[in-house]
Amino acid sequence: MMTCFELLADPGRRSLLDELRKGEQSVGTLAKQLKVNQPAMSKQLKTLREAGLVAVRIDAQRRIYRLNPEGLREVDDWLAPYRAFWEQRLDAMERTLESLED
Amino acid sequence: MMTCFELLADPGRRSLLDELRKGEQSVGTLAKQLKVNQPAMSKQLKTLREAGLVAVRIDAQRRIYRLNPEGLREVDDWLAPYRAFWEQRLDAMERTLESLED
DNA sequence: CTGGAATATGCCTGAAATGGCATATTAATA
DNA sequence: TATTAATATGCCATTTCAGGCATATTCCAG
Repeated sequence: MMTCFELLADPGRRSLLDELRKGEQSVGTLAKQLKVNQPAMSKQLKTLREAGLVAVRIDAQRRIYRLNPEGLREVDDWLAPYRAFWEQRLDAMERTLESLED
Repeated sequence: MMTCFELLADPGRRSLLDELRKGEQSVGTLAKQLKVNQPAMSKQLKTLREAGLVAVRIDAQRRIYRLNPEGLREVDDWLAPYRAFWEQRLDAMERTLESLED
């Protein structure tokens, strides 16, 4: 199973997740929207499903996929300390501006 | 050149970035800390350098690498809408708790 | 200017992942 | 039950990448 970091490495999978943010959709709809053939779409969905980033619901022959973004928290958590770096630099900039005002 | 998303796919590179959060370090120090051989470390640093995630400073024969986390903003930005999903669920949970208090 | 330390680079190999295509599976419908 | 729609899976070819090793490069010290 791929880690969520590896999953995000592929632009196609990122687009797929972005598309699913609009709401749950069938495999066919997704394939059409993202202009990839059906088997490729099924494979992308499978990798995301195995990692728990998407979930499925069955509707007759259709599989309706929906976003399950909880798994992305791992990425967000990893990123957190770096966010502190940016804010640190922002603070530094603010201090600079303040000193200029004096 | 790799995208920042692809760069984060490799656990070794993530560890390297994490290590650099402690402060700037030479190639040799980094290799020792992360228990990888020197050529491998130089390669990892090169890929990160090409993407602008780290920067170098020359000190005699040594190359001192430091973190340049600005490039990670792209990941953070992409992640932002998903963060909204989590908060949404948090809000829902809070509403549930409030209704329980009534 | 010679030797050694620190780092980078080139080459090769093995592993893994993507894309395309054919085909299997599952479910509805006539 | 035969047919068709929707989806999944298996296989093959191609590519890409990390790892390991040898070696080139750069710089200081003596």
